[in-house]
Amino acid sequence: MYTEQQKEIALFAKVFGHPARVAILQQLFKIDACYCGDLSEEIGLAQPTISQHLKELKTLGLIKGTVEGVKVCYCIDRENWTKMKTVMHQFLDQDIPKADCC
Amino acid sequence: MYTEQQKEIALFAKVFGHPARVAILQQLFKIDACYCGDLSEEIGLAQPTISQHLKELKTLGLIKGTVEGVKVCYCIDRENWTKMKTVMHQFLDQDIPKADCC
DNA sequence: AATATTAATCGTAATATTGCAATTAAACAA
DNA sequence: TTGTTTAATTGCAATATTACGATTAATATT
Repeated sequence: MYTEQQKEIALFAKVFGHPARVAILQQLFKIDACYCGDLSEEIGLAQPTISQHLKELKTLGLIKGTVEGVKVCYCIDRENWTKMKTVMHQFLDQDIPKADCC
Repeated sequence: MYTEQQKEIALFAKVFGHPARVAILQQLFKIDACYCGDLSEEIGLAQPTISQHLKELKTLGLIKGTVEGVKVCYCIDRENWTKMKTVMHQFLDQDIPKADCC
C-alpha cells in the first residue's frame, strides 16, 4: 500500500504530532537528562500520561532511559535522533518546483 | 499548557503522521500538479478519502487547489512549505548534547 | 434541458489516541 | 521487615481519526 519510506516518515512524524511529546523532547534537549517525575511537573500532565508518551518515544528509539535507583533518567538517543533527521530532511527538503502551477 | 511553537510543530507533524498524506505530498512534488482523481488512483484510496486528506493539507496551507473546469488541480504551496520547513528544522536540528548522559 | 464527469460533503462504523485514577513493581531507607 | 519513593502498567471513558458509500454541487458536453 505504501512504501517503507512513506511509512517510516509517517511514524516519526506521528510521534511529533502531539505537543506533549514535543515538550518532552525540548526539555530533554534543554537539560540534557530528566526524570519522569520532573517532566510530569514541568509539563503539567499526570505521571502515567508522561510515562505513556515516554514509552512511545522510546519505542521509536528517539530517547533512552536508564534506571538510577528509584528514578529513571531519560535522555535523547543521539545516534537514532541523527538517523531520524536524515529521513525527515529527505522528505522536507525535496526540490520544490520553480513556479507555482496553479 | 503548551507554547505556540510546540503547538505549531505538533500540528505540522501531525499532518505528516499518516502515510497517505506523505504519499500525496511526494506525488505532488514528483509531478508538480495533480488532480484529486489521479491521486485516488495512484495511491489506492477512495476519492472521498483522498479529498479529506487534501483538505487537511490545504487547511495547513501546505498545498493549494485551483478549479480547472470539472477538475481541481492541486500543488505544493511553495511559500508555506518553506515556512513550515523553518519551523520543523528549528525543532529537528536542536543542538544535541555532546555525550549520552545515560 | 438532459447527461456526464469530477470533487466536496454527509453520515457512519471501525479503530486509535489521549488522559488519568487506581494499582503494581522495583529500588531504596529506616 | 516495613515503609517510602518513583515509574510502569492496567482499565476505562472521552475524544479524534480514518475510510468509504451515498449524496450533493459544480462544471462541461451533447
